[in-house]
Amino acid sequence: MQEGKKKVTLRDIAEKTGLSVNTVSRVLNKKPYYTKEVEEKVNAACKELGYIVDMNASGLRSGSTRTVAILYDDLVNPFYSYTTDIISKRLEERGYNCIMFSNNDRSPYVDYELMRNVMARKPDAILSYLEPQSDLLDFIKNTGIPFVIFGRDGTPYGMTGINADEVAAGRLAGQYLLDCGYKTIAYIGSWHDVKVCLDRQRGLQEALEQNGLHLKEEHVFYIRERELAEVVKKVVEDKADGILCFNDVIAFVMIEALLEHGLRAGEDYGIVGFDNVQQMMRMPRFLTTIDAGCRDLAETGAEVMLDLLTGAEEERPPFAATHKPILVKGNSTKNIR
Amino acid sequence: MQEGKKKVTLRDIAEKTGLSVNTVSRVLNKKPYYTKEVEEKVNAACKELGYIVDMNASGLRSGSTRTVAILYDDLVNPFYSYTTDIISKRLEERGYNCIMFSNNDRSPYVDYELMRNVMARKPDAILSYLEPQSDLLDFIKNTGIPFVIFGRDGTPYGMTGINADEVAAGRLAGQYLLDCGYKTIAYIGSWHDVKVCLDRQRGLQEALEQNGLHLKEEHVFYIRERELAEVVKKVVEDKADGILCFNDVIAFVMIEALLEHGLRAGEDYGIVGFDNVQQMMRMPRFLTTIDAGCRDLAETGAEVMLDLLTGAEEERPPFAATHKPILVKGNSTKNIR
DNA sequence: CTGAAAGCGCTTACAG
DNA sequence: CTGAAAGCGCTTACAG
Repeated sequence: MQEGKKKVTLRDIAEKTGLSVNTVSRVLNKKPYYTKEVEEKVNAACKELGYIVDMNASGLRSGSTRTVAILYDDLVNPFYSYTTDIISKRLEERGYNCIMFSNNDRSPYVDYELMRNVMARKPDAILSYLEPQSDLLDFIKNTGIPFVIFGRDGTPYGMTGINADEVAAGRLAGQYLLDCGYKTIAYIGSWHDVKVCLDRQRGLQEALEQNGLHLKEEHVFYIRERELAEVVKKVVEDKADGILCFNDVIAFVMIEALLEHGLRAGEDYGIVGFDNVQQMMRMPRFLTTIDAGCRDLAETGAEVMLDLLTGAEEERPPFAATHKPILVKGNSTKNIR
Repeated sequence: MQEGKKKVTLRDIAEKTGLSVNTVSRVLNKKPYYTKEVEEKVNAACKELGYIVDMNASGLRSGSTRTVAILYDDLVNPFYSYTTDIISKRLEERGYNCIMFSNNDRSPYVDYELMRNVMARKPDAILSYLEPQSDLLDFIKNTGIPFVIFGRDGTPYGMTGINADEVAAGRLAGQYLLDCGYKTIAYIGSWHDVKVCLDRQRGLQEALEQNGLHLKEEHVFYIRERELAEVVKKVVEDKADGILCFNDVIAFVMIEALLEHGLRAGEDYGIVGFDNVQQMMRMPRFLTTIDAGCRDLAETGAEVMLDLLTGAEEERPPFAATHKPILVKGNSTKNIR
């Protein structure tokens, strides 16, 4: 079983066993109609010669590459790496491999260049952490390849999405900041036009409005579009004391940046993130954050992908209906009433 | 450029342009010998029909899939995700995609099952975060596919390795713990037979010996092979006050576990990790750690892979010769003299 | 400079 | 239950 010198093909197995290539293929793919005897002969020959199927050839002929494309922005943020780890392992157990595609920091969207690269690999399905560029929706649908948006609402794109209730999550965080007694609330988003970023912002707004307040436009920042220094300057000047960040990593960046101004999270101001990456990394808890249940989200994602890949028609309630976001208290906020 | 209804093949382009499939292929692959006029005709037709190459077919015929296999253990640890992010983006820029393969928690090694799955995809090269099982070395070499071990020394396997000087890193950490004044030193590794884990341990031992001390066998633990509770119990009982962990994530786990016993890192004991994941995540610095320069390590890894893929014969000094590990001080240690 | 033919290693109809 | 033939979409020799 440890050859590898020359590549062993089905033909070699056929010659060795005296069967046809066809029959060998049928046995290996467990198609019906072959005798026990033939099966054993084939398996023995495969083992002896160290046969390994060529998935490229197989995929070319059969139309199924047993490959899933994962479209991502940034593996560093644990939300991505943690969920990708779970999803890719689940898929691998079932014989699918993941091919990674990034937007290489071009934009927060799936663009045509990205889709070209993806389509060249003929994946059986696509799981995207990126929202699709709106002028690409038809193209994506026309491919006929299942496209699942992970961690974001698919509804506005008419696509399957695996996502938490982001508005509720934003509301929960906002209400908590107000309950703590923070007065001037700011939101630090990522991009001004990414839906999940706006949903959390909307939740925050709703919480403020329920308390007779408003989220001021000048206190909403999109950090991927603006200089960090500029954002910090404004936050400091306006003495924003309750800061909600689109995710934990942005929260960390803000904490560091504000520290340079002598401002300490949990002392001089309260800060809340999203994702609970501390738990993923098994870190001591410091940051107050919203946990949407990323492990379950990833498991659901893997199941939905497998349903699509195998053609199973499972009835699943939307993730957001069964999983409510929870607030995880850390030391980056405190009751200042 | 937004078709996609039926797949467009080279034949369609050939028919459209009145050229042969052959010529079209030659133009697209920029092989010599075609006129400007032909080139423009082909490109126009490709754009109009929305042609996208089928890399599976291309790879089957040409023998090069423009694919790199990444063999990993655990994407959650930022050492993996951070470096994978950099490497995969660099490779993608040059037209290679990464396919992910995990050991699915079977063992810390590349085993035959894993290699079978890898070989079925016919990658042009393999980058492995996992050390190969020793009885698989011949198999791997016989594949003829470049195999690079990332983050670990390849020498004992006779393979290319991209790695820091782990012994020096362990020594640095050990000397620092002693300089702080910690008396009872413990090492929390991952697996007892993973070389990089043992190298850091050896560095620690050397530091102790240079100070006339010894690392006691009973104070060396491999956390993937033992109950956490058991490890913690022993550490608490023996009042180990200087703890070196194989990586930051293990350090975090220990900090949490010891906290349950009322012991606080930086107060009741000192703890040091490896990798500086805090910086990768842009987190406020808390843990004292050893930074081997992971960004440079990843960039070097990408360059080495590209050299192997393109057949370039670059002369590169070993990473460890030019990059010395540095100690990053946090609050998890302090001078207790 | 361009084309007709062969073939990469499989799987899919179709015959027997 | 098994086999001979065709073909997936490309690229590679080889002819012209």
